[in-house]
Amino acid sequence: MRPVQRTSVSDGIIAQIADLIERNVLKPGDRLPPERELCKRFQVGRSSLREALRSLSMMGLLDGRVGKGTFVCDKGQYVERALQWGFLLDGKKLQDLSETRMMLESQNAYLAAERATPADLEAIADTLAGMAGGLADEGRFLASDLQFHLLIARATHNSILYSLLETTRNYLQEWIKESLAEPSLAGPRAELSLAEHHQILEALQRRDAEAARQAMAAHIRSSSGDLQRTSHRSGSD
Amino acid sequence: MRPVQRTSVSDGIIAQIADLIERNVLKPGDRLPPERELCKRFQVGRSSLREALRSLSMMGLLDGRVGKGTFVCDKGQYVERALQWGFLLDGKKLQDLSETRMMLESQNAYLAAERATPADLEAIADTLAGMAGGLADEGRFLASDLQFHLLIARATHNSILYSLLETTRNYLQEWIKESLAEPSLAGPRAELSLAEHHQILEALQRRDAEAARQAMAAHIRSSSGDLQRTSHRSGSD
DNA sequence: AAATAGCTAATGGTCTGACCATCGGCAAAT
DNA sequence: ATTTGCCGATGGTCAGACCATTAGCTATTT
Repeated sequence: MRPVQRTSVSDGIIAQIADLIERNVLKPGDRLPPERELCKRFQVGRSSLREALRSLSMMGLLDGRVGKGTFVCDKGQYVERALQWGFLLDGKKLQDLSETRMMLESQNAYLAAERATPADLEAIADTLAGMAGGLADEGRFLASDLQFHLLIARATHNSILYSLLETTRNYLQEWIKESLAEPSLAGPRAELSLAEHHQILEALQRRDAEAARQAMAAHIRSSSGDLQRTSHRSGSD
Repeated sequence: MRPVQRTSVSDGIIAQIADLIERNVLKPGDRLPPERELCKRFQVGRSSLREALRSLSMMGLLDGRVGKGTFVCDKGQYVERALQWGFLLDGKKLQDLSETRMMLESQNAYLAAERATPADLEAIADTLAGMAGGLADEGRFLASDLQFHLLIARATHNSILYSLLETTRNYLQEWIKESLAEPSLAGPRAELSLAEHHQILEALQRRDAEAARQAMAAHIRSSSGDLQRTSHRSGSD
């Protein structure tokens, strides 16, 4: 004898719907039948059905909008989400996060130099104009800055590396903002940052991966240097 | 005016419980109060509470057992559960993940060479004995292999890098297992792997960060080469 | 006295029906 | 033609009930 297979109702539903999505019977953007009808089809109560739908939403497969219906999300959010949970639980340690970011950014620059398409390079170059035009406008400057780094990550054409960088950036964004908010530093810091971005872009355009990596590393080092000075406020929020 | 903040009840509960676990108020193994009491505490209906608990279970943070209660899982279990939906790892994702792992492993080796304590090095060395003793025992060999890489990550003393590597490793573990299961490759592959581990350890002991990085990169390259060869079987089951 | 069988309470799992908030469309009023 | 108000569909929430499993206690049996 062996233990009998006990499967929960919700898990059965999850498996079925996930299978439909996997086999592309349910395509991204498709709308699922209403919950009450799914109950009839699956022959289950609405609680169980909703627990299943909730789990699938949590995995990034479905998205429910009240009054409109439940829709299949774009595929691919899955792994990234799990990776995010991973260190979401470790607490945000500024030091470790900075180090991780440094590594992600420089390696992404390396890969981007090898793989960026002309369109990628053009989009990256555009952000420099945005930064230059935003030297006096903190919000615009920061947005262009962020865009620059994200576009480089995108140019690696590796969705996981992009996602990881995006997450670490989001965590650090607050500190970056605080750092630039220092009135005494804002001007020189922003101009230095812009110059460093130019160097990185040049390396990318030359397809010089090693130079891109080092330029990016230098850039992060110089900006995280400022970050360290304000990092004592880390545990506050 | 700006859009009013609309937050779902379940999401609120998820956030609260996840926060408790993150802050270690709820420790792994701890038992949560019964659902019916949580309802009273959170002032919500049982449906909403259960949807939240279900989502947290799906993330691998909680585990409900009938008649006994709901318990906080060991951290890291979340991947195993997610592994059931490994189908989302299509060819591109697998490749991206391999690349990410390569980068994490080599950079971790670099940092470990600089920071590993004598105790770290000793623990790493121990796993080599385990691998050597497990050349004929696939399970033991794989366990020691995994331990080797995780201990190096731990030796960086950067919890985020460790967590990221742990996650990617868990995702790839299935394919690594398949790769080693090839009877024609098993023997030579395992011995080669052991030799490469030795080289990495030597570099760590010499505190030669650059050598450690390169040895690790070579090791991953040689093993992921085997992975690519079996990756066409990914969509089958 | 020890072992076993049976009972009971606690607990997660499921079901049902109801009500609410939101959204989209349609008809009436302006 | 535009606005207003209503109504149905839909996801979100709630309350109560019943079921299945588990653990611990009790009484019976050996």
